[in-house]
Amino acid sequence: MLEMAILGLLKEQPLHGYELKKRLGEILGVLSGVSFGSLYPALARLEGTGGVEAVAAEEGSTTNGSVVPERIPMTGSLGGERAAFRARRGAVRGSRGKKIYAITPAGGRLFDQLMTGEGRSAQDDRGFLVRLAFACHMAPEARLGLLERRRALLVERLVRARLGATSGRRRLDAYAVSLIEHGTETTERDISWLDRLIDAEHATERAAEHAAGHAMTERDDP
Amino acid sequence: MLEMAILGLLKEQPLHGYELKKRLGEILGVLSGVSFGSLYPALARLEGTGGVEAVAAEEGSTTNGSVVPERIPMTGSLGGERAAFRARRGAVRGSRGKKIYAITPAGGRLFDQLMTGEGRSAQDDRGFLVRLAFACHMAPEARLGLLERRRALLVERLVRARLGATSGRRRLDAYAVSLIEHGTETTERDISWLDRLIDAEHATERAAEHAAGHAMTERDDP
DNA sequence: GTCATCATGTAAGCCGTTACATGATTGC
DNA sequence: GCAATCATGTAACGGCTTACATGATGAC
Repeated sequence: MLEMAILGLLKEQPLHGYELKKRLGEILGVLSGVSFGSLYPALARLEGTGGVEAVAAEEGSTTNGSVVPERIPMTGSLGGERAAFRARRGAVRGSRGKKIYAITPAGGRLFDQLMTGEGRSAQDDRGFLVRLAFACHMAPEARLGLLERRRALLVERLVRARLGATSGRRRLDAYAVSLIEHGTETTERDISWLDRLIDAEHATERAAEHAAGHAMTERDDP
Repeated sequence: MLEMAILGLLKEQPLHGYELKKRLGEILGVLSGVSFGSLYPALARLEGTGGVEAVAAEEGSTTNGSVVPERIPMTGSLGGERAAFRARRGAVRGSRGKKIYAITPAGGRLFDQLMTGEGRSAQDDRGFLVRLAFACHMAPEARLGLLERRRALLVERLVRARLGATSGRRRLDAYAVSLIEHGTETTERDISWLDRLIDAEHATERAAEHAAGHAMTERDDP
């Protein structure tokens, strides 16, 4: 879960823990509450597994909180000598004792595995949200599968709620009723949102097929 | 959290663990996923604390899954002799080895404390939902406070999201954008839902004051 | 008599939190 | 030099999940 999010963010660019936490809060309102107490151990775990590695820092022009515009190049940006020196020093550390992490090929594979895996958190609300946040890194079929599985789950929830409403519902107080009604409406909205995403996905797919057809057969129909 | 929900359900009527789990799933879509592995220990904890107690079962006409219509009377429904016998037997058990729990006065106080308490889970999404589900058992002021604190929290989230959108937002992919937009809309809807609940609350309060005014001063203004 | 369901419980473990401890850098 | 912030980590603990173990009851 957290590891998935970390890998997803590092896929875009190498970052250090503190910045990672900020972005986690920004992009995913979902898991805005991640604390250092879980973030750093997660990073350490990933480093132990070989999913991420500490890389030499290339400080951008802005040392304060604002965004570094240019992408920090992957490992190897500094000469091997300096990197070796830093390694001898115990760990690769940046300006303020920062430890900047980058994703490794193994980490990429782990990421794919976590994103695709059906395991427990896949049908968790937060699990879906985090996966969607990094859906751009998924294979199109996997992405479509994610969306459709989620849709199916929400529909099932809705059916279950309706069943509960019709069958032996004990008379509930106004608060419980309002809660259930609002929940149902929210689920309905979520489903139509997913429908829009799924439609967009199919459209993209068709466009890609069409383009491929053009390229392969060199047909010509404007 | 779970204990709060258990106490809330038991406030309505004594139940055994298995049934408790079913109702938890029905009423609160939120924590439909509670498992026996957490439910039974929670009940045991509550029994240890004295928040709930096992009571003698009064089997309704329906032994299957359907709802027992009449409220099961509180402890003391069976003669002291039989209760004592059952107690000697080790524990109070019903027909299928069921252990039916009822809330005690101490449990009622614990419930109030948990519902009112600001502690950690109060600003948790699920925490709010569960509290609202049992809001009918709260004092009107506490209930209003709950709703208004929740509203403030959502408004702050919204502001934070808007700030993030205007300031140095790195260009996000379509999925992240859609996720954030949908999240924002959902938060807005949640806020207006809360507004309706808060309005209703004020209306009730005014009505109560008005009625009290009538009763106390015997004034007459139609 | 045996199978599905109802019913209660235990054990191991995951994932996350809070609180605490530490140190580097910058601004005043 | 002192405070605020940036930055990394550790320790203790909480709550909930999965998987497992057990037994009663009713349907067929």
